[in-house]
Amino acid sequence: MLAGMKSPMSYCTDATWVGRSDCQHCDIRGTMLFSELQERELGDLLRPVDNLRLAAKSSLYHEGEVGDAVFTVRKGLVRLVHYAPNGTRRIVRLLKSGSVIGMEVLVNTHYHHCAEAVSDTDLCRIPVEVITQLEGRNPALHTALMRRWQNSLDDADMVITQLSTGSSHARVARFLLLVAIDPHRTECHHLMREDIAALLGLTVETVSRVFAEFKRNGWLVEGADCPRINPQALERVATD
Amino acid sequence: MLAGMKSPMSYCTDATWVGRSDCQHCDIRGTMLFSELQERELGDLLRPVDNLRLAAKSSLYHEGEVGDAVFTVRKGLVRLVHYAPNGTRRIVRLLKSGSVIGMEVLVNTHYHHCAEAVSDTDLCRIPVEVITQLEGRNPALHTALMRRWQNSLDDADMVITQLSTGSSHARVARFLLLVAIDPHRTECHHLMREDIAALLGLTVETVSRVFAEFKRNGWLVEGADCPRINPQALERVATD
DNA sequence: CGTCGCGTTGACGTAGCTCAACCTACGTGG
DNA sequence: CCACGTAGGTTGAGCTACGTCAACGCGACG
Repeated sequence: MLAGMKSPMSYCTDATWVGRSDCQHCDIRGTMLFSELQERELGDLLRPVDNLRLAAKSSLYHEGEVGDAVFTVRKGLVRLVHYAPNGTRRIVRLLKSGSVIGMEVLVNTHYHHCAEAVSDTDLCRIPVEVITQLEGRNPALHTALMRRWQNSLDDADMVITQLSTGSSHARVARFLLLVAIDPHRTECHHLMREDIAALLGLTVETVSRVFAEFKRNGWLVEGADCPRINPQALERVATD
Repeated sequence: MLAGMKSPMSYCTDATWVGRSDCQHCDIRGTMLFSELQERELGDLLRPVDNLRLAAKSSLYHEGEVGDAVFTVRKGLVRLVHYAPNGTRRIVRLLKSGSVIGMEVLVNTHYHHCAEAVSDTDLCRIPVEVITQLEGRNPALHTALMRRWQNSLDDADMVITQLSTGSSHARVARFLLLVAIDPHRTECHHLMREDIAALLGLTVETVSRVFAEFKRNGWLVEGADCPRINPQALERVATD
């Protein structure tokens, strides 16, 4: 970023370092991990928090890799992937902006999945030691951490109950409703068919066919930017 | 239990109260939530921890119910169930002895699933206030709580990657290996076909047929006590 | 221009669902 | 004691939703 300021990116292959984080003026401060903390506490300890950019399809870390940092998604979309020995690829869950990734290293030594960017993604890299230090003096962080863990758990349960259950039509409909961006659920994130299939436990062809059908019915329009949906219609399909 | 000692079980319908917990001498103390705490800290604050017994098929709490306690499984097996509006029943995960149930009330007000006993189960009921009080003065509990949360998350991920993916044969094989009791994975918990189906996202008939086939192959014996399996053979089936 | 990545569509096979009959073990009430 | 109902499991026959394989389309890019 600045001349003479060396990027400390030895720890991460694909991401590019774009500076130190200014957590106090983060544009999504209200939803971030440290949102409960006071201004001055932030200023003191968040110096070693890096700001990263991860290009679509590049990976942040791999399953089984040793790690000493958690990440928060500032912008974009990240997928957690599990590759089975037989080659099966299953997306475990998607992380939207505000989500925390890799919390397992707070408890374990290694990451449990492969984290890959679906779209171009901005992240904060928070070293584990920053969290453990802050944790010692600030009880509010415990609550924040617990909340994040519960969020991940809720996401996982959603994948089980909504995205791995029922007909292909129901799953795709639920998927589209879940990856909605705005509160009215009219525009959604864009994912490749292959990713959708890996998330829903279906094949690319089946997903493609269901998408085609939804489009024929006018429930879905795939423009240049992002897919737009009719949430009411899809809600009906989702419940059967 | 003792005459004149009234059971404080107004909060729970199906479980029966069987006394206060003696956490210091708990037979599974090493694996329990408070295993990191010192003896004297336990003695002080764990008075309001109840010891419960839950008969097979009765439920501990329901989805959406407001709650103010988490539970740990001492003996037996508990299922977390999600009932979809259309009647679909999906088991989200199974809790073996040592697991913590209902941690969402540490962060939220209500439970996120229905918790039901698969077999006769012994539980400890730990009020949320006990945890929040202990948390204030004992940092070791944070670690313990995080570890439990991560355990739940790992369990959830297991359901996604192992039990909701692949052929019916692979799923059933992986299921049998996962519900093994002993380290050699030769004997497993017993579940009704209906529960297995709800956990694997299959139908009772399919599960029954796969079981029959495994038995014909000699990979599985269902005795009076608990099913016994050939882990090597099932491992082979599990990976495809 | 050819290649590559991604998506679509068709033809066909099959794994798993559905519906139905039936069986055994077990409990309950006359 | 038997008669009956019920809960859980098994098995078969047929259907269909989804997977598989293959061809093709189309834009991006070198």
